Amino acid sequence: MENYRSKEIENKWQVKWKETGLFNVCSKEVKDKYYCLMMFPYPSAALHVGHGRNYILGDVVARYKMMRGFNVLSPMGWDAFGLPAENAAIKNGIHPAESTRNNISKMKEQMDSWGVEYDWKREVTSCMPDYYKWTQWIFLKLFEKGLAYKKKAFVNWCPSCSTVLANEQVVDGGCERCDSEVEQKELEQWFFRITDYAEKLLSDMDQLDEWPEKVKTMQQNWIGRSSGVDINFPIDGSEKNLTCFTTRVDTIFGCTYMVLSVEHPMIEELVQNVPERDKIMEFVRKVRGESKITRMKTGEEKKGIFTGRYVVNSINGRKIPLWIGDYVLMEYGTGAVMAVPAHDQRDFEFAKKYSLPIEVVIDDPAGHLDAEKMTESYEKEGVLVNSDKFDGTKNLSAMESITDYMEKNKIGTRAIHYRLRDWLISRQRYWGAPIPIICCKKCGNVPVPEKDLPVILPEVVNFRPEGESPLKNVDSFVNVKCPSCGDDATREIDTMDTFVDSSWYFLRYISPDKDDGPFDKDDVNKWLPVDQYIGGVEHAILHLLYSRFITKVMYDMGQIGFNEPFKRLFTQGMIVKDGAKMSKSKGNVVSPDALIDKFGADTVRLYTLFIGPPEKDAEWSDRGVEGAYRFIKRIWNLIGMLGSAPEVVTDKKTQDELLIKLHQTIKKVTEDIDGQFHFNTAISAVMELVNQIYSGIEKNGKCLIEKKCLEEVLDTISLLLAPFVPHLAEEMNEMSGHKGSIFRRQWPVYDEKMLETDTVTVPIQINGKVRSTMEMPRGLEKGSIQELVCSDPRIKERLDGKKVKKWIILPDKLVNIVL
RNA sequence: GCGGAUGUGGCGGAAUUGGCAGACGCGCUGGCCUUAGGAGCCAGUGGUUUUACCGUGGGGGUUCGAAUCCCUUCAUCCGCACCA
Repeated sequence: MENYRSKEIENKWQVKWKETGLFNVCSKEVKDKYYCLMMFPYPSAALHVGHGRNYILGDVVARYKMMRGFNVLSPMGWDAFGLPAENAAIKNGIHPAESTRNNISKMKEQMDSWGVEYDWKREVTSCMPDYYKWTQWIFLKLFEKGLAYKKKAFVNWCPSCSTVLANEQVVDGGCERCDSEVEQKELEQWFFRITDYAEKLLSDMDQLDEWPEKVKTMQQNWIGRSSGVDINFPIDGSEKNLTCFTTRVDTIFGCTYMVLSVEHPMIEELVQNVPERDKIMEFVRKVRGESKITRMKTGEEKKGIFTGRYVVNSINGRKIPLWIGDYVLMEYGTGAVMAVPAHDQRDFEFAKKYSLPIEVVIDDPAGHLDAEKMTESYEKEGVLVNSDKFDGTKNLSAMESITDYMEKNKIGTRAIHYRLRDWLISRQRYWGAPIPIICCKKCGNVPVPEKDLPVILPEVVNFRPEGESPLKNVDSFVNVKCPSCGDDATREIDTMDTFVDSSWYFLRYISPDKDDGPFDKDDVNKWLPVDQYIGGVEHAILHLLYSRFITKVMYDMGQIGFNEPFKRLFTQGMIVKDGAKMSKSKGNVVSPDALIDKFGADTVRLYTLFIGPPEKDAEWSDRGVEGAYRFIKRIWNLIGMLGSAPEVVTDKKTQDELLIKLHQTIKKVTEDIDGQFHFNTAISAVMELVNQIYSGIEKNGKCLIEKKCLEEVLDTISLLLAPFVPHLAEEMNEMSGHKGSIFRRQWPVYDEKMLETDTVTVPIQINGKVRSTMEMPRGLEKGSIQELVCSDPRIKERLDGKKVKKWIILPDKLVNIVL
């Protein structure tokens, strides 16, 4: 028997899998289909073992499902547009297309070296015209439905990336990519009307019962639905109204002033004849110019200014002052809030600072509230006071009656507002899919006709960003005729957010070569939704929300027959080193290449899976890898023992026990994989089995187990480990005389009858503490058990002269004697 | 502030329908084999004042019995954050 040579074995099988097309599936064969999908990566130069975890997990699932008889689709592609390639290009002069191509081939090599296989015939690359043609097509479809629109708005601007960002891409007021402080800029930009789908995105989450709660909660919070009332406040000395949204209509009688956001569109009109006008506009301009970080600093004192105008609180006819404040958000609600200082802490602080009136309208049941003496707002429940005919009602029940009253008297209407805002998809950068719009002076924004797609991204030489898209300077790109009137026109020069590219790629895998449509409808309807989606939790909001949105739009347009793209979602944890995320700058990156070279891909895979529950973060340990290597060699040496025919002295008991263990292991491994991907415990179960084999082989080479039995056990082990260590399993499979791939064999099934021994070892407790264990026949009745236990000398001794209060007997499980 | 998660040996982690805490692996100790071992095999390995007691972040409770259930508290991590 030769030593274990990982390289030879692994190269051999990696080639074979490709030659035989193990992972290739035909879209038309949908019987027992299983769509296993990993989030497609951005092509970066070198992968580390943390990235590997994602691909290995998916590969395990795909291979396991194959052995369960499923027709498994496991594709891979590249989220290939985006900033890093472009930034690198600016730095080193290599065109993004070229560096992307290079990175893709490097990554493919790495995936191959891990033994991670895909149906490469379906590879999609989002920066290729045959792909982005259909990204542009999706844009056009949204435009047709009025779901893509251009508007001037205050948007998040990253000065370092020199582009706008979606709200989802702003983290703690900074750019998610480069951390620079995000500025507010008023620009005309393209948006997707995702807010139209807020309700569906929220309510359809009840279909997602196989998604992690955490991800669903994050999406719920992001969508942020709240229901309340839009209240109209007539402006004093004007015909117009201002509308406020509130979730606390019960406090309306305590509203003593109103505050507008500095971005509120009516400000200029309101203050035009006010003497303090210049001062007010100065304040507005100043706050508008502040960055999100400055404005969002909680704990920072709120700033405001009186407009000199008043509005009327229609419920009691009272005139209240109208203010402008830096803490009111234009994007949420109506950009105007009614202030109830007695019952809202923010309003309370603002009122104190600017000496605005405070009026109590909910009294504390624990003691009368006095507005003069309050040091903070009262936000708990209570009974309404100073609220006219609603006095004496509990505040919560008053909400309904006040709302009814308002609707009846046309003061306000029930309303639902969302935190979610429309998805800003334009980017002022080069390396993305051009937005397929032509701007005509006469016709406005004209969509590029479908037959003219794709709008090819030109090979620009200078893509250094200068505040506008680099495409601006490419005359041949910009100058076109209007498709509508034929006059001279210009192309939209912005490109699309890369999250648009990734919001539909899972559809393209089904028909990657189709050139007369984005996908084959019938096939897509048969293969989707995705049965298992695997990726990092960092996409909990962005990518997963956008993909759900695009899926719903396609569904409503009749393009597809399902309204949720991913049936089951698994978010894997990060692998950290020295307690920190692996990164070049920290110098704690663990490269798989050297490890695979030394120990082999199977070892790296096994260790990666053994490191801990895959949904949790884990600390990488090079020592641990050696342990995995040792285990593989232990198995390899067992195969050697079969060949070298050790002297066999069959011991029936040892052999029976081994077979029982074998079937218990099949059960455990199957359940661990099927359920929550507990690969770590599945592997430890096989380790236990292997240990038991070793203990059945005597040191001097004599074996207590028959060769035939050993062969059977080893064959089953190769099947059980096949998803984890596919190369070794294939080799074992071939050595034992099987023809063809092990992945075309059936997953082992356990025999229910083989799971149980005839006798059981039962712990005997006295007052809940284990004092002895006894072996007894399985299924013994309580009476006999008690008798048997009393005969145990160790127990007898302890019970001597004492009175037993109670016997707790769980047959086959446990005995507890209470004294 | 709100929401969510986690807390178990020297380390990664098992055990979650309440029922032998520490499976499995790493590390460590000892032994065998060896010219040698950073190879392999075997044995041991939670702590202590070891007939026994104590032990799952801390404190209380329910129970014959709690890592697991309840209350309370602390710590760490993640998400959202002036959302009206």
